Amino acid sequence: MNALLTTSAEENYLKAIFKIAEKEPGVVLTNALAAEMGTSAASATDMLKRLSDKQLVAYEKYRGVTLSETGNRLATALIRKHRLWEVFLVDKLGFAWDEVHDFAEQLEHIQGETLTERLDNFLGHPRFDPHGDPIPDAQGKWMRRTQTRLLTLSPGQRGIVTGVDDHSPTFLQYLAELGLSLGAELEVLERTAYDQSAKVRIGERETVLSEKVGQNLFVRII
Amino acid sequence: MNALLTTSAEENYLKAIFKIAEKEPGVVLTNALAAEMGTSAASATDMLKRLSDKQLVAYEKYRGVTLSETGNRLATALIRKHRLWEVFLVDKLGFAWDEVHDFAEQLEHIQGETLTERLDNFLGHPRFDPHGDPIPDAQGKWMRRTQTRLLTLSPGQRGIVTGVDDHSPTFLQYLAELGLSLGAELEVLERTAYDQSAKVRIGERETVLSEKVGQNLFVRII
DNA sequence: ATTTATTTTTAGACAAGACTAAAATGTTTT
DNA sequence: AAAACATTTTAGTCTTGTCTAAAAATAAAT
Ligand SMILES: [Mn+2]
Ligand SMILES: [Mn+2]
Ligand SMILES: [Mn+2]
Ligand SMILES: [Mn+2]
Repeated sequence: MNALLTTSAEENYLKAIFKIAEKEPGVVLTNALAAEMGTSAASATDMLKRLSDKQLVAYEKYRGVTLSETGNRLATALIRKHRLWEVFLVDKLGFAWDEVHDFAEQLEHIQGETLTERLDNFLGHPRFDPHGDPIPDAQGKWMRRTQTRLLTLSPGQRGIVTGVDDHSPTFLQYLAELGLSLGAELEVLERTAYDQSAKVRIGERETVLSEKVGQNLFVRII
Repeated sequence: MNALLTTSAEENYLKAIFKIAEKEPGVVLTNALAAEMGTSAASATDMLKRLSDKQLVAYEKYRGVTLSETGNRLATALIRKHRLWEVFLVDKLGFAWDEVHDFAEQLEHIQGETLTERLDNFLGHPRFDPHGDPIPDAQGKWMRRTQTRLLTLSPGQRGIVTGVDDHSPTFLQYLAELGLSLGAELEVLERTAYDQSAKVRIGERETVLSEKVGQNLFVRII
């Protein structure tokens, strides 16, 4: 169909816009974009003009930006590639879930439709990445799913770990040490009203998890 | 140890210098480098200055260039990565040997020592890529091997296909159609003095191969 | 040993992507 | 409604990597 040449930088910005709009639906502001990208607001403005020229975003000065249909398609494809590569790194190469993001950040920019689809096939068409995030299919369709923050569980309720909201290596490593990988089961035993910390049972072990952990850990209630 | 930041462009030039010097040992001239890279001589000169500043090459104006110890190490590591990824693409993703070069050209630039070594491990430490080219080990050591061009075989001699000198998709596809993949056995039945073409037997089939094919196909005599 | 031809380098331009500092616009407060 | 504050854009600069055209150096030919 059309070639649609995009640079890695453009792709990263598109993905950043997508991610911000995912959390906070609506228009994305320049400062938020610059913060997400770790660049200056001036650089973000420069890029927004470029993306607007290429019709990848709808951008109005001082008002903010949204992805165009094409921009959304590209961002989705990029996320698909990122997450498929993460699955590869964990499932096939044996990396831990806290080690793969930076590699995937590079691998997501490898060009070639057929590569992505063959990789997807090789991996058995996974629908979630190692952090529990959904992988859109080749048509860009997303899998919808009900997740609850651990924080909302009351004593007596049990859940299966389905994802994280904080992807930082330190958090991921901490969870791994606690035995809280994807699919792990846990039960809330007590909740302290004062600081929202919770005593939980993970297998045989009992631990106290802070509000911060409760906020950043997603479970499916069982 | 040391970080040694290099861009993809620098890496590609280093690899090009390595490849030219591999065929034609000695100093590499600017025009040859530009031709290999598909750029102008002016661009090659610019890059040579940059590589020289970074101590990756020994460069003397108008005289030519050679890789430094560090430059050689980087070029070798790049070739290692390129060929490991090619093995991955063929062995794991099921691509044909004529389809993988462009992908590997991108994948070779993915940064991260551990990734390369885990990939190598996942692939079972292959010593040759899908085209029969040797893969240097993690220390940069090359496997030496005796190969003969099919052209030098006399009638009655048999050989096993071990590699190609021409890596173009058209040649690789042609070989595949003939059943001449790596490891295939063939026997030279006749050779025409006039044009050096050869009648060969491949399994049950008999075919005539031109001098050009004889020149570009490597075998191990058995 | 000049002239001629080839190779290589320099000079000047350009695009992408980043920066800082200053100007402009938008939003809140008083 | 002004003033103060926050956000965003513009202006000017830098680096990388490319180009073309012109100048300089080297090599070949007469
Ligand atoms: Mn990730
Ligand atoms: Mn990226
Ligand atoms: Mn390359
Ligand atoms: Mn190869």
